[in-house]
Amino acid sequence: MKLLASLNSNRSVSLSSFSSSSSSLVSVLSTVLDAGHARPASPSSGSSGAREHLLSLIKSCAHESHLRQIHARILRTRSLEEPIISLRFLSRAAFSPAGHVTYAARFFSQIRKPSLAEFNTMIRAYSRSDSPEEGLYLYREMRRLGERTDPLTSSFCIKSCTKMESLTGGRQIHGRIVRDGHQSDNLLLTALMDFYSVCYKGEEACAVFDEMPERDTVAWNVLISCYLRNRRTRDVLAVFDAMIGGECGCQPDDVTCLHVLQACTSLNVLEFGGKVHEYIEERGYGDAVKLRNSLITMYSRCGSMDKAFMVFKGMRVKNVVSWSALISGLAMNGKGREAIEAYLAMLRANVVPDDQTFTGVLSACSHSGLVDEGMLFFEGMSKDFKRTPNVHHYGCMVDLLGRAGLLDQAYELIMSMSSKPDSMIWRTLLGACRIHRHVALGERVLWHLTELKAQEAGDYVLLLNIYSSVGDWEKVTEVRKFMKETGIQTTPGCTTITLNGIVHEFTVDDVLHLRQNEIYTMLDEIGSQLKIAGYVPEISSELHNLSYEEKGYRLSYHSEKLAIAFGVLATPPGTTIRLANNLRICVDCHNFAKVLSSVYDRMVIIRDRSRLHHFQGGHCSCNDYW
DNA sequence: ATAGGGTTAG
Repeated sequence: MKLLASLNSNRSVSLSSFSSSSSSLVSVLSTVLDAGHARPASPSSGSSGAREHLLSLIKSCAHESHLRQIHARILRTRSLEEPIISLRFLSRAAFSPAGHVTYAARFFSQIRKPSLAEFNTMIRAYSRSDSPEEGLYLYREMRRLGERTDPLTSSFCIKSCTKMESLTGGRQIHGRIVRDGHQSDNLLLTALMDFYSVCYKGEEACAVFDEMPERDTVAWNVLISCYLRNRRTRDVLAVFDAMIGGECGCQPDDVTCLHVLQACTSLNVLEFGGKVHEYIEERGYGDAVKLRNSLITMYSRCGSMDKAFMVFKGMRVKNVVSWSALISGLAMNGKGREAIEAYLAMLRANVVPDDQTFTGVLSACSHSGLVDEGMLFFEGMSKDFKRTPNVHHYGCMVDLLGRAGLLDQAYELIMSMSSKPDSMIWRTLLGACRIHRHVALGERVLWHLTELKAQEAGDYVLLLNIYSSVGDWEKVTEVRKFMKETGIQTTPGCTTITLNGIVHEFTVDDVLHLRQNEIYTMLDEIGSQLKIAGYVPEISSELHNLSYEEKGYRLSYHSEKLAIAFGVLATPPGTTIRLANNLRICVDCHNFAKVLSSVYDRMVIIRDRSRLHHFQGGHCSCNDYW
């Protein structure tokens, strides 16, 4: 950190570049500036005119070459000690579209005695750059020099810590804030909250929130984003209700809506999402592209593709995100052909696809079994669009090839990846091995997962499923024994169903719900009804068979079944049952929902990790994969 | 004195 040490004047750098890069705006303004500066009469007005010109010159510059030219101009015509000029320059340098932090730093180092404002601007620039730690160094330098700091200085430092996810650094700044007596500054506390939230310290974030003297919309927004990040999605809906109910002393704004829509998406609550949509229209946020895009995602991921499309159609300006949201929405809903149509329409509209567009297109192909098309797009993305495939793209391709039974090809693709394959990719292939009962490859994949030290209970269950599907019961017992001995923890499956804005959460063999007796009675009844209709429980593939043995339950239920039973119980006949599940729905629950949809004449929509399952009249939208 | 702060779509 030698920013303050040097007081050099490297004018030559700036001057030499002046002639080489030409910019009409800059040269015109420079001419005016020189003329104004040179005018002998009334020096005060002339110089203030020149100053205005210089300021507007700074304001209009976006490229580093412009900055250099202006830098030279500043050095030639005025002193660096005129703070407004240097401040504006610093801000511009740091926040121009290109974000020239290094340039700002060089300029900063030439200021002999930076003011508090100049320090702050420089720290702010660092906090948003790729080297936020430099901001903290500068802050320490300030304290070493005995410079005064204000809440702004701290808030930029907090921002740096947030970006670095440095818990200890942030805690230190927090301590300083308290010592400096700045703990009643609302904006500073909001930044601090966000910091704790990003570091997954939800409780500490909430503690800061509780201590805030007053809370504005942004503070509530940060609380909501904290809930989202820390898996308290259900509380997000409650906060939104409280806000529109006037209990928070402030109204939701566009950012609130973005957050709440995200919550609706992950909980699969179409109804609440619609409510947010209405609110958006009421508040006149109709033209906000981010909100529209978020609505497209919410509607499509809640299984309401027609509404998603209506929002899309109604947009005056559509960007890549809008198109990608539509494409991956169609993909999730099993409408692969239409997703490809949308992609082609996007190209016709001269919108350039990016990485996430390709993820959507490729997942559309894999969800709909369009092998040739998928291969074509995969090759095309590097050839025609110069994009290197990332892990997501490879993941889609492995899924596509694997489901189609081209297991060896999928394996080769993984081995050909330039980057190291992650556990997700191997897991995808393992899933395909289960579908196609490929024992040898399944074992090899599990070996790769063990290599990565990333094997989870679910992986062993998949392997177990492969063995049981070929009738190798010895191996099944062996794997079970291994799992039991090593005490591998299973990720608890969790299903939510939301009724009237209240989120009901179920886990395997849940005994926590108020209406548990009713639910279990209902499950028994549903079970016997479905049996008549030809439903056969597929216990061999079930993870909960373990708990069946261990806990001695007569029957063990996945959270999906519990939530479905509750849905049948708590909603009038004919109502669509919407669930969200954190894992991947199993074959048995899938069959269960399928038969139930026809016997009880209910539409059931389940969203799991990767896709949306529409069950209706005994069929599922992704029927062919089970 | 001058400028400057927190949350944000696929």
